[in-house]
Amino acid sequence: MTTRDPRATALARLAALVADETRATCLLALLDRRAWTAGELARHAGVAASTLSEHLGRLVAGGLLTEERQGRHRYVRLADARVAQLVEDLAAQVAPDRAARPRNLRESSAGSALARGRTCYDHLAGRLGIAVTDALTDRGLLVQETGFALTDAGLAWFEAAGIGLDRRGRRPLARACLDWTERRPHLAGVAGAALCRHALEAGWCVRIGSERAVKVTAAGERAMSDLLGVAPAALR
Amino acid sequence: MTTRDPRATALARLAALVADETRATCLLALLDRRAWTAGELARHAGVAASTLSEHLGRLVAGGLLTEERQGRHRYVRLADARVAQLVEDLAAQVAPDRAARPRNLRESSAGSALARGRTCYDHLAGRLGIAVTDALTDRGLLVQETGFALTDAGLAWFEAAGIGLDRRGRRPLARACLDWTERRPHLAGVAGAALCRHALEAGWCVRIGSERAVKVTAAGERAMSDLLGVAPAALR
DNA sequence: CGGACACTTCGGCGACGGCCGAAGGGTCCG
DNA sequence: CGGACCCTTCGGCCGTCGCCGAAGTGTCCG
Repeated sequence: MTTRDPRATALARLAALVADETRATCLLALLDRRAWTAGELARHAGVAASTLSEHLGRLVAGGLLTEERQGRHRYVRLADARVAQLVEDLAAQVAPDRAARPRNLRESSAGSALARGRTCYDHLAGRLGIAVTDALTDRGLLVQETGFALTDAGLAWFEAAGIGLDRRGRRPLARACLDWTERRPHLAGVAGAALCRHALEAGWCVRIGSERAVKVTAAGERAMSDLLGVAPAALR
Repeated sequence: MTTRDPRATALARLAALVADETRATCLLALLDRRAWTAGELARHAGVAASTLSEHLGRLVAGGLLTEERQGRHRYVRLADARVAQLVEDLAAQVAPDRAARPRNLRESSAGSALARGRTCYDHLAGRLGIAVTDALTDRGLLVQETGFALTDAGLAWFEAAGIGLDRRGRRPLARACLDWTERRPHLAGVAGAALCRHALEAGWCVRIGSERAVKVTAAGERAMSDLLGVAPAALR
């Protein structure tokens, strides 16, 4: 008899948190980086409030979610970018084939705003995210061929654009996140988050609806054309 | 009632494959990239052969493992580098704190060969993997500060060393893999695999025991010192 | 203060999954 | 050909987990 690898125990325990469809539904929903109330998630997942309460208890205890109680509401959100990355990675592993397939009219029109531009936890995704990532690459600010990293010119570009990059933490400056509508990597990590935050703060994009869909404004088209050479058509 | 996100179903199904301690034990063992027989895994995990047979059935059906039948043996291995990366990522997520802590004498001496150098699926890991990755970085062949990518000089270095890089597949050329003894990223991806293969073929390293531990040879010390400026002391 | 609301706890139910040993089939070897 | 070996299938057991509704706690608001 071999002694059990403690890593196996921990690995199984972590996976078990995701291995339930209701909890997986919650984790995917929480990728929008908003804080959801328990009731919202229960309605979203289609289960009773009591059921969802237990799920949240597990997810919080397992460190995947953090909670804030405000009055009679319990708000939860993904614990950190690391957890978001984990969920994204798992989702990308699992979804690699079903994308880019045209569905029926209602779904495709409902999904088109999301496909055009959205946030993926804290960075830009969808065609918008791809367009920005490609533009950075075309201009020599980002390399994708030999890995995934900002170049020196890329660092200078962020500096010149007034987008600060916090390089102290352990989080990687640039990281590839696989887009599940476009099936291609887009910029995540510190730089992806900073760019997304700047785009929203500077009015380049605005959120539409209560979803994580975002729309590029006229000012945003100008800014991205000027700073990155992104053709406005690539954003539509 | 909301219609269930099909991604949630697939996500939960994938996670469920890892969410069992016996299966997790198998997946971690298979990270050595060897093909194990069902019986070996059963003994390793400490369960009956019949039990393990069912686990293998699930893992194969789920696409995490591939099998080859030879005579009365059933050999299984991880399906591809993508699955290996998934397991590594999950394991890294779960183990980030317990490393670098000195344990009792028997464990630390038994583990020291593994900590010194080993393979992690198809690339070098342990202190050896870190030393090589750091040396590449110090010489400007690899950037880690702004992401993780080979530089042009790095591509030339591989070329000059006669280590071919297959750039056709979708697999990234360079990718960071978090080391669970060193808690630092080391080189994985196509370049990491090519380097590891070359090191073994050229006799820079030899496998020791039946484990995934590797030892640097005298010739390997010379080669790494000449080509990368790795001080031999860093490998011990 | 009372009622509406959000969430949690509890009991109970049903399903699923992991485990084993026994039995069976395929393969190798003497 | 016979026996050893490796694996798989099957039946049965048991524990865990997801689910619900009912009841309880705490909060907000009129």
